[in-house]
Amino acid sequence: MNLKQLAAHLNLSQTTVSRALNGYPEVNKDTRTRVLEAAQALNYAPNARAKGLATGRAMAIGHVIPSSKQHEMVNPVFGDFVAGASEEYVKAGYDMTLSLTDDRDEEENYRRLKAKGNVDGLIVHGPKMADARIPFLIGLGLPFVVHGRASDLAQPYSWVDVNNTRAFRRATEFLIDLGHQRIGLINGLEFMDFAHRRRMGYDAALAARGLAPDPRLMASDEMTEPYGFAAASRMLALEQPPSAFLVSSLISAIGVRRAIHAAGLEMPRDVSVITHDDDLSYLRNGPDVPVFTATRSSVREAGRIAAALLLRHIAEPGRPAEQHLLEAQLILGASTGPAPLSRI
Amino acid sequence: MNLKQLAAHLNLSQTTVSRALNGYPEVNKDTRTRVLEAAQALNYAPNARAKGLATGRAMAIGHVIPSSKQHEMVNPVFGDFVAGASEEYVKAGYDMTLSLTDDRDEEENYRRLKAKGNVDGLIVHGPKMADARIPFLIGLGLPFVVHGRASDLAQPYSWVDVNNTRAFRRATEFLIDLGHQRIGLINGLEFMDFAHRRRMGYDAALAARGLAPDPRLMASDEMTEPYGFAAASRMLALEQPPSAFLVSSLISAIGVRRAIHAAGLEMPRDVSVITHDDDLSYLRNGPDVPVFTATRSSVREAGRIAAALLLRHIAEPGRPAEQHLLEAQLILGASTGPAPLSRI
DNA sequence: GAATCGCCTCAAACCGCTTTGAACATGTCG
DNA sequence: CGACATGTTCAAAGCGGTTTGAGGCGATTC
Repeated sequence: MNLKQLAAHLNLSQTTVSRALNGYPEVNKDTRTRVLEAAQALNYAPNARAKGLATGRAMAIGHVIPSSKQHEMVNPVFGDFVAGASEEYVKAGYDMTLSLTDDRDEEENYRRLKAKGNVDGLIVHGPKMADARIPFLIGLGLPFVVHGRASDLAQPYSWVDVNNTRAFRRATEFLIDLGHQRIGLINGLEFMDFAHRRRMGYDAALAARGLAPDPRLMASDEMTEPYGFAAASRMLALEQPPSAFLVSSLISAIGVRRAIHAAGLEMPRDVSVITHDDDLSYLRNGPDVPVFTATRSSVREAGRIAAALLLRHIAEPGRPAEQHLLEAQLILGASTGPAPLSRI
Repeated sequence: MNLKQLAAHLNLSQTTVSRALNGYPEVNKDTRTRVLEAAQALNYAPNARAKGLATGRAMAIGHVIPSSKQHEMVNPVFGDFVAGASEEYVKAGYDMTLSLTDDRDEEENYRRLKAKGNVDGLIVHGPKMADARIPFLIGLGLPFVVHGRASDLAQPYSWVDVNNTRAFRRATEFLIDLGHQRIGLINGLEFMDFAHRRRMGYDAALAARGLAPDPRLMASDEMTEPYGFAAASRMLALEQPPSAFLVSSLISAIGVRRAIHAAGLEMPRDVSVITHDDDLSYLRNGPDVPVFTATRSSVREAGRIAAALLLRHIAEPGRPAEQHLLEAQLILGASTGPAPLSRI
């Protein structure tokens, strides 16, 4: 069923039917209801490609997810982010397309995406510290919003991010307040912007309280469970082991907990743990009393906000870049307690 | 840059340029290289909408993910599946579009997807036991492949699934061989087909070995960490607690482990655990010696296979429905051991 | 030298929609 | 009664590609 057939069926011109369906004023009320009813009954829906071709709008947003061969991990955060974004897209009648792309041919990829014309805008995931994609995208002229941000960039661009520095600074200070002096940082890959910022927060807190940073208490890698286990195990085996850990992901924190148990220690009696918690739907950090004390920020909410921002920019092309900084909540769970005297 | 401009730039007709780019034989070799080079240099890429309109093919696959309001969890398996599928799509030049859909208006949704014409086929996720979507989709005439399958359906359709029944039967028998008599099943939602089948495997093993099923040792819910913890805690508090658990997801198994520790027990000394392991990139079950003994099947691989199947069906419309049953490997990890005499 | 054959290339139609500019009733007013 | 709004509908021209059927041209054959 296409417009032509529908028009023929109704003994109307395509023009009139099109106008009736798209809410233009110059259509008789009766005609319009007649058209709408027929469309419903014959379940007609305009061909998106043809419509896009005629209007110049794709009514679709692209999500670009980096996934290189070395770091082929799909960020577990992704599903929830996309679910949040999708809520906004559905409301606005937009579709969502996905491209996993290798870092190497990434620019080529974006250019293609634009030339092919099947998206009106992009959400960029996983920004690195000085991410070359961003100036490139500004030049490309396709509206985009970054989930996260890149540190060293002069030009303005739109992003939605968590205040990672502040969150980790607060968490570190909280541990120090509890008497912890040696705090292990089990971070993500520190060329990723979010991990870099968390590191800065951690560093700042130590410096503010006059504690010397110890490289042996810092780890940085892809945030898997085994990584959390390995890094924590290594640190716990030090001559002066940490009495607390700050972890960048709940999944790694689970590995850290495993390491603590494996070392014959108890959490929080012997070792405290604070983790970042993206509030993922399948990884709830305890429904009532959280298992882990955590810096929590809903990634689903971030998805909603990023999508709304992008849609607004597409609707109003002149609009200046906008930023949205989410504050993580420091929520108290069962994994933190005073530093044990024996381990200070 | 569009075809017209490119053709003008080259002093050729659109036809010739189009043919040169699409590899038709009736183009002079020199002409063709000249065209290809110019296209490269001016980075021309054909407008996907126009191309789709002209050819009738969208060159895109839709993934439909159910996400109702009550069960608003995004399956954590999703990211890896999509990553696997994407590998195939990229090779074949296909794009991927996502729609999260509420169960209620699902049929309407599929119909729309077809009418709008921006996908050539669908991957259906999360099938329930007797999933009404499948007969509906057969009627709709849009090629599709199901990730998983629906139990009670006469008509043939294409799917890719793990042999869930067999995997859980083997796992249960393995536990029985180790001397376990009371085995807790911590399953997913049993109206989901995969969970139903796992349950059947578990039941079958008990029956085969003459063990009586005990409803108090069976739980079914969405597979979160807290659920694993709660269900295992409850069972461990029984008068006759289980000495082993069979868990449907690694995430829930982590909750089970937490429950075991919370009860003051040791794994595997006091309680054994076998879990299903989707081999997710961010949740590796131990790189060398697996933490958990597990029924493992890569969901990423399943994504690859499902995508390849679907693409083949799109390329050869007459092709009969195809099925692909993956066998899960039973891999031995550190979470299983003989049943403790004290607890039999 | 004309006819035939391949090989290339072209103009034009078409895919399904939107949108412009014009046409056609109908009613109102001078 | 003609001029002029007003409200409603239409034919046709794009949007950017693919594809059909026809035509141009040099080489080969008779």
